[in-house]
Amino acid sequence: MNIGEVADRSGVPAKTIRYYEEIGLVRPARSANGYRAFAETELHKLAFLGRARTLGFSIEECRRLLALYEDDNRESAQVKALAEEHLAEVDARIAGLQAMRETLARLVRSCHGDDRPDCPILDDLAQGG
Amino acid sequence: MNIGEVADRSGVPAKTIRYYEEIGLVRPARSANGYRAFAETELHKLAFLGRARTLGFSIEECRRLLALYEDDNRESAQVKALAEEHLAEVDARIAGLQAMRETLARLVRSCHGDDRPDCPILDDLAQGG
DNA sequence: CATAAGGGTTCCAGCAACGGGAAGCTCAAG
DNA sequence: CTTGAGCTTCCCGTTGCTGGAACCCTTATG
Repeated sequence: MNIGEVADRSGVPAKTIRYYEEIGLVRPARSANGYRAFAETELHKLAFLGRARTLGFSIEECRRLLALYEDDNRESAQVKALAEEHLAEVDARIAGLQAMRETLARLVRSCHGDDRPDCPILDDLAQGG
Repeated sequence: MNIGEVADRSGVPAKTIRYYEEIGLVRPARSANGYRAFAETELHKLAFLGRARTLGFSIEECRRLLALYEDDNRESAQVKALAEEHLAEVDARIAGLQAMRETLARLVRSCHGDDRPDCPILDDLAQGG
């Protein structure tokens, strides 16, 4: 399989696949003409990576997930721990964004939004909340 | 005022202040010895920027906010529109993260987390949800 | 007076995770 | 034979800084 087909079937862009090879996430063989030659297992790994990325796992977390995926002697507890850790990070980011969101919403509500210059939003930014 | 004092009083790191000068957000004068010489107004602007950044406004949004802040003929509607736009972005990001969060939480719940290799999390990642 | 500490200055590199685009090779079709 | 699509490598740009090197300025101290 050439990179184009793998990109189509895995949903991971060719550019990204090359990048993943560069950082050692996948190691496709090479054909005589220099083209990358992907086996089915590489395709699966890329689909796996694509999915993990959409769930917000970092590249390094993906690397560990992939290692576990390929390790027949893994313990599911390891996978679960990794996922829980990531879940906690996501929760923290959501909490941070929601705090921002509340402040922003309050500011937006406080502003008339007319043709006059007076603006509680700017006042707040200048005052520091 | 030298950069260190401005950093302390505004809460914006000296490195960041230099960066903001580089991209044209602030334009401090220079003393004879080559040091940046900040006026009170620059200090206020930096505090303003720091606050806007903690609310998640991008640098370009901060630039526009600062321009409005300094424009006596502004209309508060312009500020409000900018803030509303940003609020919508934040909401979108929260929604995206929450979707991720739900999937992750479901996966974590589904995994025993014991010493055996069977793992619904890896299965899900491999299958594509 | 030499020097050491603690400012300040510039510039360069790097982070995450790719995407865009150039220059050039290969392959299949007409 | 030529055209066009697909592949290759390489390098730059993104966002918003942060760390570090190498060097200058100022002040206090032995």
